[in-house]
Amino acid sequence: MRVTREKAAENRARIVATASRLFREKGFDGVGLDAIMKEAGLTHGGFYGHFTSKEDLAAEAVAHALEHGAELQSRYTNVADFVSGYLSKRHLADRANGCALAALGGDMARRNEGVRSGATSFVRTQLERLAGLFRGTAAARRRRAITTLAGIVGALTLARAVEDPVLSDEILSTARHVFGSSRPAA
Amino acid sequence: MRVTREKAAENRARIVATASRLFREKGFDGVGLDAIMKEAGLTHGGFYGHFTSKEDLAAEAVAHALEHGAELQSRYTNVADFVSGYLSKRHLADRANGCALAALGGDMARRNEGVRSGATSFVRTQLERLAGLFRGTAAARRRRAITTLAGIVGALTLARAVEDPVLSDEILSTARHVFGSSRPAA
DNA sequence: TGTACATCAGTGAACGCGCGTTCACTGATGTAC
DNA sequence: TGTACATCAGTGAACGCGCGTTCACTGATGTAC
Repeated sequence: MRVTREKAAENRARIVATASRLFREKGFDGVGLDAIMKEAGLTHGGFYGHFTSKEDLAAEAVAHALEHGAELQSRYTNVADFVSGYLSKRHLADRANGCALAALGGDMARRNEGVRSGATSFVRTQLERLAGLFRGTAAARRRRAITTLAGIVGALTLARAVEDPVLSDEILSTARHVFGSSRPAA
Repeated sequence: MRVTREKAAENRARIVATASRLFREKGFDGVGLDAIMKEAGLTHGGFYGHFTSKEDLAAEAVAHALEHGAELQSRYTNVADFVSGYLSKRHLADRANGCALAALGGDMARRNEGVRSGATSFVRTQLERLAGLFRGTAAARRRRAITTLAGIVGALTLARAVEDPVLSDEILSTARHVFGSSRPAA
């Protein structure tokens, strides 16, 4: 069943997008190629026509998720809105379509170079963009960007790890106020 | 080869401690029972005499790691020292013996009730202890405790995910200054 | 533009390995007398 | 305190399943004439 080159490219893109979602939802080791290909509407045998290994796909999937995140962030023109969106109940619940750093952060450190270099450039981009939303000297803005990113990633991670929804909410709303405020963090 | 009841209890404790380290280092799915039992000096067949499943062990291992972390934190009498220790190069590199929230944080949200309830009570304990190190009204101290914990967990996660040691260092030292300062975060 | 053939995206079955789990067995410990 | 037996912590092999990877095959696409 050969397929149009265009169609094949679409299939490949769909595999990456699907993997990106499933990895964030269930973790790298929580989904098999079987499940990914099935969800992408293909059979798993065709996988190696597009990628050399699962790890290869992981790198592309992370890059995809991070690009999406960077694109989302670039829409915000002030910190409060960005932080509110990031620390929203919606983001808390929707791991599959949310920030890859929060969903896979701990795991990324254990992955291969492909995944990690994607994460590195994403963090860099986010920090630069975030810094642009603050006022003050370049150094001060950079500092605030770093603490804000760390703060919201950490808050979301904690809020998700905790099983008590009340505590979860408290963490999110507190972080939302503090990290989203225009008052400097230090 | 039956063994003293005392020895058996020691063995069990050693399995938990070993698993706790290996899970943090390689992730829950990154180590097999085989490797854990071997490192604990036993054969893997004996595992089910002590635990009902790998997931059961995971819950105990996380609890163990978190207790250790809480104990460590309780030694500090001021925030700056605690934050400095948490965001040290040593902690960055030594995932196996470090904070379980940073090492397994993202994964915990996907685990069973045993693991998650351990994480929940740990977060609660840490927040209460941290709050005790700040000044001001109860609400203000609570707020600072939350943002500080989120900030340092996030900073360590980012610093570990990133592959460039310079960026990694920048994140750690910035977060060390800001979250460890006695100036309120907002 | 139509025909003939080569290409190759996707299929579906199979392979092999790792890993969680089970089990019959061993021999030292614990206990009853 | 000593002996006989029951218990049971740990052993090592085996099972079975999931999953990453491979491969022969199919049939539609792309290309050469």
